[in-house]
Amino acid sequence: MSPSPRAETTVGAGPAVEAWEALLRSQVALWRLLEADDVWEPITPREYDVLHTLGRCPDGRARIRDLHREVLLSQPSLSRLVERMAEAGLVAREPDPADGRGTVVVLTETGDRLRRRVGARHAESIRRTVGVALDEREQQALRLLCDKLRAGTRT
Amino acid sequence: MSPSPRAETTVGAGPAVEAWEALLRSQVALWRLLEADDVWEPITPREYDVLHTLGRCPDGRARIRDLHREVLLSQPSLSRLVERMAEAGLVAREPDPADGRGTVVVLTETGDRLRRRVGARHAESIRRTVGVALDEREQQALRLLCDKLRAGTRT
DNA sequence: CCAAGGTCCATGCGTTTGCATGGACACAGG
DNA sequence: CCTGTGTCCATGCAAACGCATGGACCTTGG
Repeated sequence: MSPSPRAETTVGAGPAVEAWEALLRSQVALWRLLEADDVWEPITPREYDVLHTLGRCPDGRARIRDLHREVLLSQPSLSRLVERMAEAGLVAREPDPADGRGTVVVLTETGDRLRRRVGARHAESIRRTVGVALDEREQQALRLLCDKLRAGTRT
Repeated sequence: MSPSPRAETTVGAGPAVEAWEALLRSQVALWRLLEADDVWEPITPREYDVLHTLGRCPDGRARIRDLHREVLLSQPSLSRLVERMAEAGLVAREPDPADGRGTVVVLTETGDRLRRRVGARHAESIRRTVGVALDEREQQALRLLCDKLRAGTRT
């Protein structure tokens, strides 16, 4: 509303803020493209995220608590998402023998096949999209910086 | 479910996929910290996103269509979010004199004050979080890479 | 061994989201 | 001018979300 003094917080916010904002906006922009790409077919991106995360766990199994750390979703929402995926046969739920409170989510054969199929298409989609914007050296630099950022914030 | 051949799609997916995955995961991790930080007080992060985006527009006004490009939200959801924010007095909605279909969203005095107040706290939160993980040179490098990535994908 | 406190998951509930759609307007080509 | 096509925003509706909470189970200290 004021004619010009809007610049204060946006211009001189410092390199940390600018870095975060660039990170956020590039992630959002890229995500929209990847999400809109026709590679998900029988599942949603969020379901694939769960499958993908499970795929990186030993034996394709993980506690809900551990999935919750990776997937951007509240614990109740994740709980119900897993429930739906179990009904669809993508995962199975079994009690944790080592901890009576825990629920272990297991990738089924069907779920693993789907993970591979969608994963391959999705990866190709990523290569197309990221590949035109950054060369291989820049991709690696970006990866290093993001990994360092994530490691440094996990205090 | 297979004992070991799970590595295929995760290991050798290529630098582009690894870069995107690192970007995604660092963004999610950081976002959780920033979202959990007690700086939002009277509004939600998504509402702040709208205020912030409006703040960077000339005269603090923008079409819903333009907001939609920046904010990660479907058009109907954004439409209703703006509606709620208008009821709360943070923005005002008026028809676009230049385009009968359009709705212009205007930052009110109240909304702009709130934007500044939350923005300052949020920026401080970002500096704390990002600052401990990356030094200033790395922050700038990250910003450049992300900007280039976003520019390159906007084809 | 027991009590107190913490962790983990599931469920009730109100809110918000996305999809599909519709109405109003803009913008060409004939 | 006017008709067809495309754009922009709002709304009905079902699905999904987050918050608050509860019950079951671990864990620690006395």
